[in-house]
Amino acid sequence: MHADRAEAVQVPGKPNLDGLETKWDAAWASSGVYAFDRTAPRERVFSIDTPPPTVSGSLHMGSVFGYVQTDAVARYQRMAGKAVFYPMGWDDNGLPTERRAQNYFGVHCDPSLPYDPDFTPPATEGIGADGKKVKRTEACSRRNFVELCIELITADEVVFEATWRRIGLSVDWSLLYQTISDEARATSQRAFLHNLARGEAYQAEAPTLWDVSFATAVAQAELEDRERPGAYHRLAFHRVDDAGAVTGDDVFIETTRPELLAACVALVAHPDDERYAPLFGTTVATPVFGVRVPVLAHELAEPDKGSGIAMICTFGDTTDVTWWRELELPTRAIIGRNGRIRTETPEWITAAGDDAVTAYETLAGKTVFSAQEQMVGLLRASGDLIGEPEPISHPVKFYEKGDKPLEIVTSRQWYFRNGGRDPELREMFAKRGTQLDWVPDHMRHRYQHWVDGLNGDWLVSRQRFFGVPIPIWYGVDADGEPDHDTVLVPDESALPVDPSSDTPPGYDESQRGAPGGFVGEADVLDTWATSSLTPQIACGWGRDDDLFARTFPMDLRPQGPEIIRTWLFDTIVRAHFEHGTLPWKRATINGWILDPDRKKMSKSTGNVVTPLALLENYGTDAVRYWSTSARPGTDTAFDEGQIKIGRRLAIKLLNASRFALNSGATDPDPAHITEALDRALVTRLAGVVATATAAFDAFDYARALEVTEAFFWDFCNDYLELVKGRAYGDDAEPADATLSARATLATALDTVLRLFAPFLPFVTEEVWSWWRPGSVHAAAWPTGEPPAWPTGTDDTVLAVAADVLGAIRHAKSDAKVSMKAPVATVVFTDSAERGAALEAAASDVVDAGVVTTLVVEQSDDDASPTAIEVTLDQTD
RNA sequence: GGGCGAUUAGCUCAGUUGGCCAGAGCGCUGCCUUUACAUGGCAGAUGUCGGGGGUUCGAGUCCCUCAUCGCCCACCA
Repeated sequence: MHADRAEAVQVPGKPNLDGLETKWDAAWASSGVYAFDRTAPRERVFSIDTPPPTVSGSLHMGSVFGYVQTDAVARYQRMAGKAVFYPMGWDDNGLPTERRAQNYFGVHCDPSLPYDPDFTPPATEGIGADGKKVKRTEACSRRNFVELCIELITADEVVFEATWRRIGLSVDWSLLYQTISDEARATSQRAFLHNLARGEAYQAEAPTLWDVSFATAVAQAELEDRERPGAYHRLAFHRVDDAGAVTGDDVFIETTRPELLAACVALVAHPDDERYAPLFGTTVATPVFGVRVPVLAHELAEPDKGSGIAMICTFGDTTDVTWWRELELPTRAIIGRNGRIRTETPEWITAAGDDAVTAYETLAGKTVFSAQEQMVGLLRASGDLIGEPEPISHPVKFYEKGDKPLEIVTSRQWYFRNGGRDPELREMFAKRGTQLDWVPDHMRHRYQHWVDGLNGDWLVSRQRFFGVPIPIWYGVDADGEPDHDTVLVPDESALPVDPSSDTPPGYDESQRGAPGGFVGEADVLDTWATSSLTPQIACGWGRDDDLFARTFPMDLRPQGPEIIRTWLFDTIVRAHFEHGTLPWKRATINGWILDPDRKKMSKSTGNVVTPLALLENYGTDAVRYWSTSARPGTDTAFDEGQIKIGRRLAIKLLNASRFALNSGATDPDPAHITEALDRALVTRLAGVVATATAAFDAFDYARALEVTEAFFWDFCNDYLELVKGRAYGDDAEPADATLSARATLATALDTVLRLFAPFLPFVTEEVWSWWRPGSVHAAAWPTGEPPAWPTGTDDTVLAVAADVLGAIRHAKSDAKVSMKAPVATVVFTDSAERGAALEAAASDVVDAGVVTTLVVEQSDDDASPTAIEVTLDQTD
């Protein structure tokens, strides 16, 4: 080994993977290899709209899977010369944090309370007057509540960041953002105000899907169906003659929600349904209450469902809403926002007579469940329940985070236009979907399908507390009533604002709620209304114009398939309104992780594998290997075996590198690569580089990994064995052949480390540090193109040499002898070309196979197959 | 009911624009302590490419159809 290089090369005696994560994470943090170059012009920037994970303190397998795949792409882009803008964000705005703060501090928010700067949360448990332990919870203002939420998550986020650093993401942690930060709230409010000014945000009094336990409105995108038991109840409605008297003829309907009978506004059947055609336009009386309702026709009524005629209530389901709107029916709501039957008797019941009032009063204040029992009792008593309820199982709409079925209530809410009520706008958003590059391409159908199925605008107001406040106030009229048509807006320079504690321009706090004064909007924005602005938040829109110009529209949005309808679509909506562009060029959609039974891993099914133990046991690189083995967008079964393979690969990399470097392979100078076998190896490597590069350019990191890995194992098994002897040359005066082997080993090692760097950042960096300057992650992606490497050869020499070596091993394996066992003769019969190729590597083959005599014969016929006869030396 | 995807060795998966005997790894079997690695190495066996049609000289690959699984959507009285 050259003395001048011996100092530069420091190979540990027995390298291992332990501790590499801690060592290199700290080194990268201090050296700033992943820092974004703010001077880079837009065309050299690659910007990534990272999904901000919900801060929970724990890490899920699915997160590791998706983020690592994106990180591999980010690392490739960086090595390929891009200034990678790769921020991380924490999604700490919203319901999960709100719930945790309530439990942790024992508080709940009352937005009507004034801010108390000295507020301290109560002890969460105390001793009550009766001497028993009680859970304490105390009300506080919204601003106090938000302060407590922020206090809680700030502590959590320190731990969370440490956890995330373990998976080796090459994010620039200095760009970390929080969706509840002042900057994010200001961005969200600014965008809202712009939407308001342009008419893209509006308020409306409308039937709204309502979660009774959270007491908040929910949007179409947050719904999910759950199969629930129910029962068909067959009810008799009574026909009424022109004079208004009950005739004795009955009409039978079937319903799963008899408790809504008091909210019935009409019956409806299909216009072509001959059974009911004579009834259209007539009036019937509801059972028990005797409320007069019309019988109407509408094509949404399905003749073969139930009895073919349905009662319309305000509101039992979304079909009722459609009928109510299209048939211009009155609103007769009986369910309050608390999910109970309204206590005051409605006027249409009062108008129906004393019996109706008496009946209603037995329902008033009951929950939906008890009201149903009571109503069934009433119907049974009046003889209007026909037969017994028939149990069924049917899908019921739920808020995805809720545990009670949704009700539909009428309320004043804020909406963003999204094409759900405007065919032209819908067409525009469909077009945006076609302009986006999708990886994999078929994911575009999911977007298209969602846009096609939109049936209303985006409901963005939420009756929650920890979120971005809707930044407006309403005027209060002379009678002290809020006038929702008088909307007061803040100055943009004042953002973020909280209307419950800040005042609108031109007013002071004494005017809050006073006649002629103002009242703050109590609602907050849906978390998606803020998350849909992650490109604007991360890129510094309205805050740092220079940064924004260098990074927006972004290059990449990586995310899961389940939030195409929410995060992806909503982000496109906001960017379209605000900037008239797509928010990014391309979206990569990752697949699911399935458990071995092919079920999606999720918390609710309890089949989650926690990644932390895997990271501990096998090392981060091993887990990353498994994650990046999965094709983009492809669901993958969790397979611990694959992680073990990753660990083996990382260890192999350590050992092969150690061997190559200890053989003197430190100078990759291509001028020394003169031997045919070596040139063949380099030629093959150039092919691998080309394939891996093309794969990465198509965002197919898995293929890049696959070809690199295949090359590396062949390299270890064949090439390394073949050149072992030659590389161990005389160090004082190395022969050209020795120099050639060493230069080739160095070239291959140098290149393989770069090729693996996006996947196995820790072990590649470790090996790189033994002999190369700087960080492998700041090194250039290999090109493998002339003039750097020798050309004019193909890899036939390597292929033939590997074939012969394989045949020799085969013979030894069959004979059950050591691979060190000597071989008397090898007779190789093949074409002239392959024969010549073997001759060129003859000494290496003879050396590696311990062969005494190697004979090369030319076959008569070029088409005849290769024949390799191996005769073992029997003397010992 | 609609849309999208999947179905290849016991298991997990590759198979790029249709082209010679269909591949990898794991697992399995046998052998080898070989001075980079026993956290190893070498070798071996294993497939009606979900079923059925069709196009083609030729189909795992293209078309039709059926089945199963998964995800998403739907106005679920």
